[in-house]
Amino acid sequence: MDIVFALKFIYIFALSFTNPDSMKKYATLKDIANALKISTATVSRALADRWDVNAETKRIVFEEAKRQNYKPNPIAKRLQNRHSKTIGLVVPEFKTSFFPNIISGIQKVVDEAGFQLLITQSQETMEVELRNLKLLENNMVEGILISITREGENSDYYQELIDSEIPIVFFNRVSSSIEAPKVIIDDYKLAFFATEHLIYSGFKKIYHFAGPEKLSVTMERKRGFLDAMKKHHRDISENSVLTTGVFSDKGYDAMKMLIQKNDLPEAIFCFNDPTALGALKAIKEEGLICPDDIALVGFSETELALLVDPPLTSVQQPSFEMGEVAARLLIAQITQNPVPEPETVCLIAKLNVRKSSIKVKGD
Amino acid sequence: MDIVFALKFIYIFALSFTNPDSMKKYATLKDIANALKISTATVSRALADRWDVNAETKRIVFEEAKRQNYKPNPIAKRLQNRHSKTIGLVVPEFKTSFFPNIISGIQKVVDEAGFQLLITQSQETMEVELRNLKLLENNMVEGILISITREGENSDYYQELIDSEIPIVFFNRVSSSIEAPKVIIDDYKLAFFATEHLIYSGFKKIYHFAGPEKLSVTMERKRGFLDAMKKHHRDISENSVLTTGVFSDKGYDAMKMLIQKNDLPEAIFCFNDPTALGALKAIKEEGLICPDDIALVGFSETELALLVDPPLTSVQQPSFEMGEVAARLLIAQITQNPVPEPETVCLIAKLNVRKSSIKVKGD
DNA sequence: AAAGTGATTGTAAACGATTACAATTAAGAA
DNA sequence: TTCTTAATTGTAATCGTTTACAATCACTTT
Repeated sequence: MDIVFALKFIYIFALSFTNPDSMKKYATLKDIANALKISTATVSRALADRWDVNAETKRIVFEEAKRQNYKPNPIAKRLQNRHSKTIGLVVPEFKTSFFPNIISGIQKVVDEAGFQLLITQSQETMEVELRNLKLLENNMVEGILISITREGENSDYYQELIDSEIPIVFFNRVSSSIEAPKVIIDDYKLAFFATEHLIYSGFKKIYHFAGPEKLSVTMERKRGFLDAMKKHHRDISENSVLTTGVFSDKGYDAMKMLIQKNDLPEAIFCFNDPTALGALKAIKEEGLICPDDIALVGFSETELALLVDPPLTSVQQPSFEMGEVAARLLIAQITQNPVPEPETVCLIAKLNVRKSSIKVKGD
Repeated sequence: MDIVFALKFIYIFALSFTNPDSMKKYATLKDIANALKISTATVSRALADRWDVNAETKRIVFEEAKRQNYKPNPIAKRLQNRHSKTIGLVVPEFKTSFFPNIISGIQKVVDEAGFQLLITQSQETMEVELRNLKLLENNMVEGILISITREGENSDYYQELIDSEIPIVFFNRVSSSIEAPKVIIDDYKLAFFATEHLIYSGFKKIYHFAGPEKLSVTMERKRGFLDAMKKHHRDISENSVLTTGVFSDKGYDAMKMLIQKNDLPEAIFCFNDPTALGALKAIKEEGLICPDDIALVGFSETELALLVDPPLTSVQQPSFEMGEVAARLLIAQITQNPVPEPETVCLIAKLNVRKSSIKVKGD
């Protein structure tokens, strides 16, 4: 085996003997042209199968191209026609199935439009998000899809990108200060619904586990919660809203703390499924029962909601569709002339009521 | 609002009035050179901050570059120095946290090495996997990290890539026929352990929910299961092994079927966590109790294992580390000369025993 | 005074592909 | 025979950057 390799090596070496350093990985147009003693222009035209080249020439060019295993160099192509046919994606994370579902939707539209997709994750930090944006810019993406990690800090850079004609479409977590196409659901309304559902179910003391600060979705959901509470004249104490963030351990910690302080609500409307599941875990560990002792509602339903016990009430977002719509809007920004006005698309979401928020019996 | 948009539009239009067609997105070296009436070579050297250019010249070049908001064109750069500094990643899916964790590990190493990462998902189908590979090749990645969707069908293409000097490193789900670096855990051994754990716990009738066919991990885990059963002289009936695949609904269906056929094992060793959780859901729905009626063991632990009730016994893989190691191996293949011999790294995994597989009392 | 040195800059050829334009040829029209 | 015309191919510029090599100039050095 080794000897075969060695022989092969010597062979290659001998072939490229004139200049061992320039051992080429790829055959180029020039290689084909040289082999056939014609110009690169003709080769290029032949491979593009254009009308103005002789059929016989085409044949031998294709043959030689195949023989040399020629593959066009996409970098050179891009430099020539000055577009990368690539769009970039920035998501905060993909540890739950929420963003992956969106990505599937994006992927579909992007594929159909003949574009390619560069995926990055910012791990819920601004620094990584910024690095990702620059990475995408360096790869000459023609547009960017983003769900931001926090409102504010990087907005100048979003604007800079837009100004340098790299369109951006925001989805799910949008930047309120930037004028650009956005795809969202009505977080306010659904938070309101979710809260009202708890109220109508007869739960008295209701808390809210809020998401990361400086995030539009956090604020909208909190606002929806508060307005629903106000509408039904519920007390809103200082403890009614706890900021917990996005990960399950935070929901767990918050719940543990409430239990320890013996400040138990009858129901909690959580920012998302992971925090709700974290809270659920704490509830069980402490020997309490959901929904009998504490009812839970999540948000941005993932498939876990159904697997868990009790099944979790949650707001189901049309995540696949959200990806599709966002991608379509971006591609419109890139390809249409004149550039369409930025519009904000609000998709329809719904509350799926399950056992975790159903009151066992009236009191 | 609409009027504001319209006005803004007219404004932009007016600005670009002089020559709407040649509206350049980027300033180039030439632009700077022309503005300062010097050659592009000097500008290039100045911006690269090289020793052989006058300090004052550097100063004015930097100034002009800033004024024109110059950003080097990475495409041209790549064409020039002929490497993309990009590596590609192909994973079957990222709907559970398993692959995302691996990706985080990869990301870390790749960033540190100054490379960029192109992420693709093949959605558990060979066609998409092939398309992804070609996409990556078209983007001139210098190497590919892959966890394959099924053994066999695309191996010719893997080999082709390797032959055309694009190194490949396999991780988690590897191709047995290709000679290349691989990162795995000892699936056989851990499946063996997991099964023995069930046997030692006193469960008599034990089944295995197997993964997708034609996958090394499926076969190894199955083999581990069977060997452990044989070692302890357990009956292996035709029904002992059921092929269920990777998704939770398949585990759910399989469990429902067993219940319907009244062919209930005392314990099931599942291919992965999602199938185990699917089975768990079916168990609960039918009014049975885990682990009292049926015990469960998963594999490739995700954070769900802990959130679910009862907490799920599962094999914890060092996923972050797996990503790190795989990325390091690939980067070694790309940068080291001579290319290191392909090695297979086997990482250490462990079985985390939790309530789902603990026998309540002896019988 | 002639030659050597160092600092600085420009010229031009690459990288791999595309394409406007010109050139060549052969056939048919005048 | 001369002129068009169509078919086919080649020449050379271009995309934006890098870099080997040459050129220029002002000083030293002998």
